[in-house]
Amino acid sequence: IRLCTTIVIIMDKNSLQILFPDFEEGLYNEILEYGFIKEVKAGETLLKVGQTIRSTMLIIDELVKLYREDDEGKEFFIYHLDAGQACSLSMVCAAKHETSEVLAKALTDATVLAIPLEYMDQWMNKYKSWYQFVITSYRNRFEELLKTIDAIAFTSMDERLEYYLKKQVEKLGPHLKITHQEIANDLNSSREVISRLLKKMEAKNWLTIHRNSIEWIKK
Amino acid sequence: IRLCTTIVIIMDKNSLQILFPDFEEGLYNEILEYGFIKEVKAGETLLKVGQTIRSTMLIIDELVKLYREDDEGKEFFIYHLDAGQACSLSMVCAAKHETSEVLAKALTDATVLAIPLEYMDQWMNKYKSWYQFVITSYRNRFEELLKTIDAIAFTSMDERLEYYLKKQVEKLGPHLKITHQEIANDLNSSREVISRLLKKMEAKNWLTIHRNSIEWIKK
DNA sequence: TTGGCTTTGTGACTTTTATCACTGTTTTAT
DNA sequence: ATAAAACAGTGATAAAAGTCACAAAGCCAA
Repeated sequence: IRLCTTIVIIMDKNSLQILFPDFEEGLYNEILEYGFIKEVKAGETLLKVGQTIRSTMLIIDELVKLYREDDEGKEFFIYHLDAGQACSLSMVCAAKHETSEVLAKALTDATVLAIPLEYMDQWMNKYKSWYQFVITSYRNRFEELLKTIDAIAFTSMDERLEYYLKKQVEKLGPHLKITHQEIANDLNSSREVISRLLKKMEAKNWLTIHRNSIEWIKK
Repeated sequence: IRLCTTIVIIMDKNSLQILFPDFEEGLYNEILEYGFIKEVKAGETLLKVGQTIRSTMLIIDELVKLYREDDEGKEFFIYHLDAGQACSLSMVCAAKHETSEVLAKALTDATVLAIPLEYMDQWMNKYKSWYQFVITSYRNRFEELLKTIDAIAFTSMDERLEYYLKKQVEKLGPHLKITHQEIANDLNSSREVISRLLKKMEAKNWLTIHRNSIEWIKK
């Protein structure tokens, strides 16, 4: 019942309009009717590799981190999803009736809106704004992937760390609550390497290192 | 005039139907009316980084290689485009009226069909088959990008070389006409490294090395 | 406040990849 | 036919990144 209250509070047309300002009237109504809310606790997994996907996710509240996972369970951070964005990967997979190829994790307690596959398809024809939204999502994610490829194909660990930290700061502010081990996992590196590189950056006055957190100063 | 003849020969409805079997009647006609043929010589660039894109490309004949380029002009191979496929990146960029973010090169003499941006958009509403084609293109390319990320994020040079060679063999057959230097460029590595790894693979009977070519044996 | 857990720092070492320098060997052009 | 260019092989060395082992510091809970 408490959960239900939360749903009602979050999911009125106004809140939707703020997050997705370009949608049509009818689309808001259908989303409210057929979409269902999922609350995810901090650190919890939203989408597992290998999981069959039957709905697409719109991020309503908070930040989600997307990972690529290898056979041994190592996780490689790809990009963030903000509130008001959709998980394009879930669209890709859902449409092909395939299992997930990525791992999505909520950074803090998050709210997502799940749209069952059948509506997602229907709306593509019915609502121009939905069609635009999906296409734009694809395009933006495409670019993110290309940037990620740049980072790992062309640059060394120190540059990648810098790129990674900047991305985090952009989304979360200059005070990053993160351990060296977590960074190492995201970049598929090792803690010692990250610790040493951070030391060097501290020496260059790019940041200050604290226990469990990093304060970004540069620029 | 010779060129003109070629166009006529290639671009009849039948040829289109073979390459794009799911298109609608009207769509074939519009493609024939508004699309224009571009002949590209082997090794020539189809799409430059930074180039403004005003049309999307359908690959009619032969194979195209897509690269990501860094500031210093180093090229990193991403994936192949076959006949019957579209360059999704050109769609992404065209739609956003942005400059290209990738480099496309024809492997051998190739033929592409350029569709001006305005029709590409129009057809999305008008032809369901076109819409399906574009969406499917996006999805497939998305997956290719993820695989590329896997390869560079999780694996070492020897595995990446194996993955690379297998991809080439898949598209071009077991007899690869390629130099060690070219492979090194595609993988953003150096010739010596590639030469040594190839030697090891030869010792394991995965392939035989010839001048200017490699014969893939394994599996 | 004491002991245990987590996080961070650091030296020594290994592995992987890149770079340099030089040698052949094959192909191409004049 | 011969010089030049392109391609490939190889040893030596350097640089980058990962691993191991352990120490120190901060935090927390009984």
